[in-house]
Amino acid sequence: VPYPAERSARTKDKIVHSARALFNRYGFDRVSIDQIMAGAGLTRGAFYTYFGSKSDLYADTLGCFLTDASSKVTWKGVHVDLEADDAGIQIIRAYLSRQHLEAREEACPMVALPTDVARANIRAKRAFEHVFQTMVTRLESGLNSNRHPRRATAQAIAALCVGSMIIARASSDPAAAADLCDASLRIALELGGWTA
Amino acid sequence: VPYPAERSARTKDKIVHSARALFNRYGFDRVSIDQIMAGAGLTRGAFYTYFGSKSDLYADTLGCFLTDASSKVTWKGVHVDLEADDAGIQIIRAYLSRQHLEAREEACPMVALPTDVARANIRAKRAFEHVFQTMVTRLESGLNSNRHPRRATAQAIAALCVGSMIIARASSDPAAAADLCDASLRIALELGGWTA
DNA sequence: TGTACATCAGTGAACGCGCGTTCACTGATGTAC
DNA sequence: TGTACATCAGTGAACGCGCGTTCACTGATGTAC
Repeated sequence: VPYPAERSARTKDKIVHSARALFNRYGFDRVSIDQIMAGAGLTRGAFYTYFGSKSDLYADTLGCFLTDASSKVTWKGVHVDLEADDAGIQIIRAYLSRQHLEAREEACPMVALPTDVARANIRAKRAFEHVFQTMVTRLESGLNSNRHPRRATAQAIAALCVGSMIIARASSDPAAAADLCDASLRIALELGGWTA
Repeated sequence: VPYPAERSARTKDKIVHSARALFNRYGFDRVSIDQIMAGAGLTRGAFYTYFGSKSDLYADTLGCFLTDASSKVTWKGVHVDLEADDAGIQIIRAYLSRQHLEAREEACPMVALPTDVARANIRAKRAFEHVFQTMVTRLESGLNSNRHPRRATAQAIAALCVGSMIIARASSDPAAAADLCDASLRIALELGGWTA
């Protein structure tokens, strides 16, 4: 046993994180295994020591978004404390922030990769669903409104945040993108009953 | 002049529609020019008579979604009459319908291709933005609520519809997908002031 | 009306390139004695 | 402590394949006479 087991776990982690940044920025199909491995400080061939194929890697990269953010999420200076009383407000403010809009590599995978996932294998879809359900659950527990079933409200707020961000990213006009995020934040706050 | 000008316009249209169906189903990168041209009943080489490159075609395919649907939109039996009094309700019902969820080739490009567009050229982004702004404008004029600025409400409803559909598509569980669409429809109806 | 011609939409072989994957090999490591 | 060895993470050349694009050519068409 020439190497400790923990070492290979760390290497695999480096590959997953390199892949995540590249997938987020360029999409699954436009990233090569050479690029992923170079980002992890390795070469091509070693990839198959850790993964059976390129698509096997996909689900793992989706999963690492939540694993990393145990109870703190950060996007270039925007912090979310998931234990706080106003976690719901903090989540949607961070989600719809300019920082998240511009953070290509560290963005939420639901914003960067949803259409890739829609065409991917079932493992990737399950990982994606888990991210969404986690966001919904966190929003639901912080809700301040009972006008609708709480779960439905949380689902709608999450979908609104994700949808706004996706459209803002595909927009050619930065002002229109910011405008959309602001409008969505306003409505989302109201839906959650967080209007001060 | 061996062929009438109208003939080449029809051929170009056939290529664009073939491309649209294929892009919607498989995404930009996974569709080859051979496939597109075969779908239009032609062969590879003729492509460059009509387009300078594969990416030049992209913006045109996004545009054709709106051009086709002048004042009637149909998704496998779900009709929308944009001139009707309740056009707003009709739009969001059609958008969040099971038919739209399952219509891969005829789906709204905002659902099928947003992340591709986010990485595409400016022409594609502008075409995408135009689709979104058109949807927002149509929703705004049908709004029945003045609780928030009308434009902001319309933007949020549109983003909610698009986001729900995208997430539902990437979901592994059909029941959860349908549940999300139902929840979003409920909230969207309320936001528009269309709760009967 | 019939024939020769010019046009250009469309063909399909060919090119170069980059990618996913394989595999014989290397060399750094921990272990056994 | 020092040396020989077994292990296996990592290397990088090689393979086959499919793609975007080019280009010399074809052949159906409308026109001129």
